Amino acid sequence: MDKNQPEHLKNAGLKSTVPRLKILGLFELGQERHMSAEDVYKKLLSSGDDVGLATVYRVLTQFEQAGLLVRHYFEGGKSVFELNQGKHHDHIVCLQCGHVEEFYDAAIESRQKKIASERGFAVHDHSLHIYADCVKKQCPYKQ
Amino acid sequence: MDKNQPEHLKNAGLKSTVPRLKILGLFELGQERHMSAEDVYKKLLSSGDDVGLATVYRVLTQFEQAGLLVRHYFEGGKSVFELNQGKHHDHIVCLQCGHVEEFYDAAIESRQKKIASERGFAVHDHSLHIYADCVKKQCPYKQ
DNA sequence: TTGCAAATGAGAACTATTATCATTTGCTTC
DNA sequence: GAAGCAAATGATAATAGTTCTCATTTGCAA
Repeated sequence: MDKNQPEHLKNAGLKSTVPRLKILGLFELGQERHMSAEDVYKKLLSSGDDVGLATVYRVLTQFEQAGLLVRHYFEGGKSVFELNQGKHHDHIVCLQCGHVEEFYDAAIESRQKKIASERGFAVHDHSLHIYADCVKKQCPYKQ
Repeated sequence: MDKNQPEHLKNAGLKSTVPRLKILGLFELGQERHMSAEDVYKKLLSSGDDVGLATVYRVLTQFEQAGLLVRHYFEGGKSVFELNQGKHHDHIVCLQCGHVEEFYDAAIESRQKKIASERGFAVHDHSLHIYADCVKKQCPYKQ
C-alpha cells in the first residue's frame, strides 16, 4: 500500500479514510487523468468498492479545496477533475469521442494577463477550452 | 414597434409569436447583453409579460440554433446567452458581481489555431473565460 | 477500549434544464 | 373576415447533476 497517500490527506487536514484513499488512488494510479464524479463512482462500484455517490461528490470537492485536484467545467455543465500537478494547462476536447488533451502556451497566458490588467481586472483563474475534432488521432467513437 | 424583428424570425424559419418577440426584444433593446434563461424569465415576469419558463428555454435554444443568439457556458454550470453580432469574442467574468466583459485578441486566436492543428485537431469552437475581480471598476456587489 | 468528532451512506431535496401533452395561437386558404 | 391545422405555448412531470440531512459508522487520540 502507498504510504504516500495518507500524508497528502493529512497535509490537507483530512482524515485518512477508506473512501478518500480509494478515490485518491484512482487519480494517482488509474489510467484516466480526467474523471467526473460519476466516472469515479462507477469505477469504484465496478471494482467492488462500496462508496456512496454523495461521498464521491463530497470528497472530490474537498480534494479540490485542498488543492489535491483541479476541477474543470466543460460545455453542457459537466465538470471533471484531475490531479493537481502544479502545472497549469488548458484543454482541447474532442467533440467526437470526448478525449481531452492538455496544452500550455506561454504566449496565450501572457496575453491574457495583459488583457485583464489593461481592463482593470485582477485575474484569479481562467479556462480555455478548444472544442475540436480529432483529425489524425484515432477516435474510439468514430469507426 | 420594430418591423425588423419578425424578419429575423422568419429568416430563421420561426413563426413570429408574442413570446419570441418579447424575448428577442429583451436582447435587442434591453440593457443587459448577457442573460441566462432564468434572467430572461424574471425580466419578462417583472414587466408583466406572462411567458412560461419552458417557453423561455425552448425559445433561447431555438434562437441559438438559428444563430440569433450565442450561448456561453460559465463555471458552475450556468449558461448565458447574448445577441450574435457576428464578431467572435471571449469573456472576462467578475467573480464578485458576475459582470461580464468582452474582449478579442487576435494573437490568442491565432495561437489557438496553431496549437490545435499541430496536434491534429480541427477546431470547431473554443471558449476562453478569464475569472477575475474588478479592480478599478465599480462592482455593485461589493460595497 | 472507550469516547467523540469527523466521515459516511441512503435517500430527500435542490437547481437547471428538457419532455409531455392538452390548449391556444399564427398563418393560409377560402 | 372565418375555418382549419400545424406550430407554439404553458403547466407540470421528468431528468441529470449535485448538494443537503441525518442516523449510523469510523478513525484516531486519550
